[in-house]
Amino acid sequence: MVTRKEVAERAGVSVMTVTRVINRSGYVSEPARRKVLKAIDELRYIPNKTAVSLVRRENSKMIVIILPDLLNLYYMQLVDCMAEYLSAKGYGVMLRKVTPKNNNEVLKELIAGRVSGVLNMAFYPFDEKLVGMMAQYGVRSIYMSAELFNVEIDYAPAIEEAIKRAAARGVKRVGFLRGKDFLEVIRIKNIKKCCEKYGLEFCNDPMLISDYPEGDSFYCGYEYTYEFLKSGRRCDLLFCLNDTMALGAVKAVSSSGLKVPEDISIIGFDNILTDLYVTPTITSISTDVHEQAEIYASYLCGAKEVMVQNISTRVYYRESFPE
Amino acid sequence: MVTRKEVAERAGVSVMTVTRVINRSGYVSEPARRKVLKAIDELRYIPNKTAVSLVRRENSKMIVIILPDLLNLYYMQLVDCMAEYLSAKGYGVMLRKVTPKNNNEVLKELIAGRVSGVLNMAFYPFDEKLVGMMAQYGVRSIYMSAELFNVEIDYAPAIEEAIKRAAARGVKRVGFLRGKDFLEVIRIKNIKKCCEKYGLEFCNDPMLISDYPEGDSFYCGYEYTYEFLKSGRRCDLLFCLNDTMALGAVKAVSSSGLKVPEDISIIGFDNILTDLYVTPTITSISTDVHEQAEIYASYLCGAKEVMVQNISTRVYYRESFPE
DNA sequence: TTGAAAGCGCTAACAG
DNA sequence: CTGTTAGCGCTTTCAA
Repeated sequence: MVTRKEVAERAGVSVMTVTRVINRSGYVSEPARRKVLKAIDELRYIPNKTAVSLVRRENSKMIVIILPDLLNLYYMQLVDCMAEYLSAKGYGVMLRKVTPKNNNEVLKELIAGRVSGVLNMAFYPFDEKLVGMMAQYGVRSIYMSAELFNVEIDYAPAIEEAIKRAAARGVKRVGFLRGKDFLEVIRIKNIKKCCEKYGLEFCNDPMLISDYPEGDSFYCGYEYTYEFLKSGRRCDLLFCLNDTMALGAVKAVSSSGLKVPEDISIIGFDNILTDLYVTPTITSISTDVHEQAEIYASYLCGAKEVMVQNISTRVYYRESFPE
Repeated sequence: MVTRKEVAERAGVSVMTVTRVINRSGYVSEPARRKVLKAIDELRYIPNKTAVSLVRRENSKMIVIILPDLLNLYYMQLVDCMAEYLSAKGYGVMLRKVTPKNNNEVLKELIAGRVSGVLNMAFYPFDEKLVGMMAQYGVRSIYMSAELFNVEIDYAPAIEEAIKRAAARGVKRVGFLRGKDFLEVIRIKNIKKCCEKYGLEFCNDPMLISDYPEGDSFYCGYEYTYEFLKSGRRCDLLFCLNDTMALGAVKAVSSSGLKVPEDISIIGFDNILTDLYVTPTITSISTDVHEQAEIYASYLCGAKEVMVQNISTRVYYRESFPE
């Protein structure tokens, strides 16, 4: 493996001169510089960043985004935006999928690899000890687990607006198709409260509790909605935990011989692009991805020291919601 | 930052003993081991993998998958499968988005980071020099650029089967909505040849050359198909470069007052999950993702030395193709 | 069983 | 302008 030393020898200078050329630091004479450049080219030398960050006691300029699910476009849209922002600041962005099982292990691995920052978009709870370790090893982090988070997405106003509007259009019963547990408890509360406020009935049926994320979103959306309707139960407006679930729900409604939005209105969360690809297009509640990405990114690459942000959302009205 | 030395001091042993405990190598007495473990726990020590791989002259056990587009579910499905396989072998998997601009730069960065392997799923051409460097620095790689690839996906048989079947159902004119250049030239040739063989007309209209990947897939699919149809041009079967493009094409067909598959049949590539989420469901040509993932993964983590694989595909018939 | 010394590829701090 | 020395956090060797 080619190292600085070999380059130095071939160029007939010392290692430091090579370093100076590579890092554009300090003075180096033009002839020396040229010899070094030539040697680098001939030897096809690429510096070892690993060694650099070791000696500089810096973490590698790498931000890792931890995801529970690579197939959810919402995450990808966010990552996409963040990548743009972060690469401009000289950071690389990488994705890492985790499961509830290897959750903590992966985090530890990332600390061991001394990355600069971690954005945890998986909602799996993880060792508080590890969180402390992140800080200790200079790994900045944003996490969104149930107990432990430093950023909160505020769905309340958007949910209220949607429900108010639905009430004005004659909606009576509201359902929420969700997963087993997790963060959505907050959303349930919001929906329930708004239903009371606007005199709607919140249909808290156990048939609307799917086994996401074990089952995949679309399957859960389809299957649970289908069974719900088949059993003769009804609601006029169905919130779905995420948009892919909403896609499944829409398909289930039409499989049941009903129509969206005439018979049932559907609202998803996250505003993924697929919402626009299908017929009817899907109404969705979500943050502004760009704004969210910028908040995350600027924190992760060290702009601000503290951070307990509240990120706002809005409703993107589309065909799955009555005019 | 806590290091082995501190752990050693606190445990009252030498650094080597700590190392032996951590790596489970060599002998260490039970009392010593317990003291070390205790110190590690109290200090919340996490070894620096960066230093380890430096001294061991090993690359970090990390496989990086380079993608042109994070929003294409096909890649994600593949990555998902690979991650499963690779993490079982002790490798981490990460994703990295590239653009035609930072293409080479990113690759260099990955070599500089001394990762174990790179799977290049971006079709952007890149420096042959860099490919040589990969080998030089022990970075295994699979690449699929136009001139330079060591794995080829064989679409020919599947394309032929679909065209044959289409011919039997009365299809006369075949189109292929594609991007500006890239690998798809092979697919064009295949389609053209099959059209000749089965007596169909290949409609090689410039209106079917979209500006993907600059424009996004869905937009290209919708817009170009719409304009094509609006201009009065017709074809009975339209291949689309990828499934998201096909989604756009389907929507454009119905916007134009036509029906899929009665008036136009649509076939995409890649068999993404979204194909099943929409109505009509999309017919698609693709590899078996699991098989492909396993081939890639087993090569990247060093199972075989050479590799010029040919990966087969099949047609997944769905509603967008006539019964 | 344990530790001391040397060195991985690189840089910071000094001297020349 | 250039080189020497020391040392980042760790492992390998060798000796105790």
